[in-house]
Amino acid sequence: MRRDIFQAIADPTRRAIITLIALQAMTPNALAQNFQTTRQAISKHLRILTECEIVKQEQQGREIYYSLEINKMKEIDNWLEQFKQLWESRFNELDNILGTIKKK
Amino acid sequence: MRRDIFQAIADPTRRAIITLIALQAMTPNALAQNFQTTRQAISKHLRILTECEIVKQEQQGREIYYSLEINKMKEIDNWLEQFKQLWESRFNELDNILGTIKKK
DNA sequence: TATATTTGCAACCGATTAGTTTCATAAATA
DNA sequence: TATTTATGAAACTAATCGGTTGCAAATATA
Repeated sequence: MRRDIFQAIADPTRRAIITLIALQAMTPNALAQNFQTTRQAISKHLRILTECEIVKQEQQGREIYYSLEINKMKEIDNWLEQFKQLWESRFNELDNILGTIKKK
Repeated sequence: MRRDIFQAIADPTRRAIITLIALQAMTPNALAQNFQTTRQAISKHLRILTECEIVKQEQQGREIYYSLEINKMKEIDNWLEQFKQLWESRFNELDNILGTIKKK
């Protein structure tokens, strides 16, 4: 299917899942209770997140706990790096100041 | 169409467009020369990026120069903020150390 | 052992996606 | 004025997406 992390976080439900399991590992059942979809739909999202290695599983009896592979999230930050210089530059701040003056 | 920035950057061609125009404003024609698709396809991507306000246009005669709305990129960084504490924490560093030991 | 619970997977469906080809409009140029 | 150039929009297509229902496998519990 050739999925990458950018495609993974494109879906709002998957972003919500990521946020939830960032705090604590959760089972598909527990996750599904936070959404208005079927458990199977959440399961599908988890499969995609697993394929992208954003998520890791830990079996415990018949339950499977999913948790965030935090290092994977850095990849997004790495891509953003190229733009940070631009938005943190003094030129950009100057733009903002000029924009504010224009509005007045 | 209700598109957001996460959907916008999900497509690799759009990410490449964003990177290209981050350095300098470019016309659709000039942009298309960097890809193996038609100019019209690039035009469609530019429309999506415009709808998401990631891109701004400046008409110059019959040419239209597209450039990056850098502040919009911050929105991605804002979302990432919630995970930065996790990957920068000492607990995480400890995880890495333990992981390294395990491998040996 | 029989039953209930937790889960993943396959098959299907309607909507969306990224691409193409074709065409119309506007501006520059001969 | 006629032609070329730059662009966006419309119509179409194959592939993918997010969701559903139904089912099978594995584990826990009665």
